[in-house]
Amino acid sequence: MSELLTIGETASRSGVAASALRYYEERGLIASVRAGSGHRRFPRPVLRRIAFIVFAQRVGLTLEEIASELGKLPPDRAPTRRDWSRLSSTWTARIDDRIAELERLKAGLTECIGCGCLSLERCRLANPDDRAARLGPGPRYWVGDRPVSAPGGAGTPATCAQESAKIAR
Amino acid sequence: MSELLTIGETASRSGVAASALRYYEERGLIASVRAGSGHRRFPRPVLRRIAFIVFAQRVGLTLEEIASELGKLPPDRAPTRRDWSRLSSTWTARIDDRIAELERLKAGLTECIGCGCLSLERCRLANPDDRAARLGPGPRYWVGDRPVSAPGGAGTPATCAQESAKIAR
DNA sequence: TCCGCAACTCAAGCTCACTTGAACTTCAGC
DNA sequence: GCTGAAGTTCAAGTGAGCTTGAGTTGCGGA
Repeated sequence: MSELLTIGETASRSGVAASALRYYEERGLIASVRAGSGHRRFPRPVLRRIAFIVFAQRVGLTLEEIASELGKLPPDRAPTRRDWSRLSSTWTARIDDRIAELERLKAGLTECIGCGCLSLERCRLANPDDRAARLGPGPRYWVGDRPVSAPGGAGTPATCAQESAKIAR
Repeated sequence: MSELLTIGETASRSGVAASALRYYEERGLIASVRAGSGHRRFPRPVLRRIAFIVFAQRVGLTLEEIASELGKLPPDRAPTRRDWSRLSSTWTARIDDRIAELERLKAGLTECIGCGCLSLERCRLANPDDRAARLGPGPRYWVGDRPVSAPGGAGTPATCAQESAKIAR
């Protein structure tokens, strides 16, 4: 196995389709050198970069965000483990936010839907925010929101009784 | 406030844009009666239906899935609280799956990325499945995966040392 | 030399969940 | 009666993250 991989080798080793790799290169996420024929040759360390991309996507980052993260890696030398782990260190809070919303949704299954309240206006469970609430067209990704402080509520959802009264009015 | 709401009233009460409501109606998620003029009139109970839709979207269901869920409601009478809660009762497992993946990803931040292993082929952390791995083009949503049983691994990710050796080969 | 696979570029297509725009009608208030 | 806001339909656009197809060239083995 040589130092340089063809796009096919890179694809099969990373599990990412060749077309996706070309797309990543076009977006500046990865780089290749070209053989005389014009064919791409990926240096082996690109595999770790691809792995990072896939991982970051699962965490919920967009390719744009991932590109900016990758831009923080040292350009002059091969990234160390420390470099990689520094990149991902900020994600923990993000993941925790997601988990927190999922827990809220789960609680809402019994509390809000179960009781029939289901208010959209104040019940935090269904209060889009973050990327899900971004303006413009396009699909709304499932994402976590952050607690909205409501007057008198201090972040606590209104009671189901209150909400039922409101929505039924 | 009358029994029937205009699309504008429905939109402002639900927080969902009028264009989205038309789209939902087109998809069969909600229904309206028409005034003589051709204007939509939504019966008040549609608000609860819309709330359910928004909630279910946050949980991660597609509109198609939501439509099929709504199809389970009794057609002959107004749904009770019990009807609503029965619909959502299956979601708990789904949410739990998500939470579980997030926890795995979080652990991977220190274990896999931290140590530099980052294998795509066997490390479960970055093993797309479910909706994220659906065939065809289109955006890949962030979703949870399920443990993949690997030979000899029985669902346990290979060690970082093994993976490092593999990816570097 | 020939075959067949792999790679190349570039444009277009695809999904999802909507939004936007055009061209027109209806309703409410003065 | 007039005006402006709100409603209608239908077609086309949007954004993310790719894939697919067309048409061409390169590489490796028999």
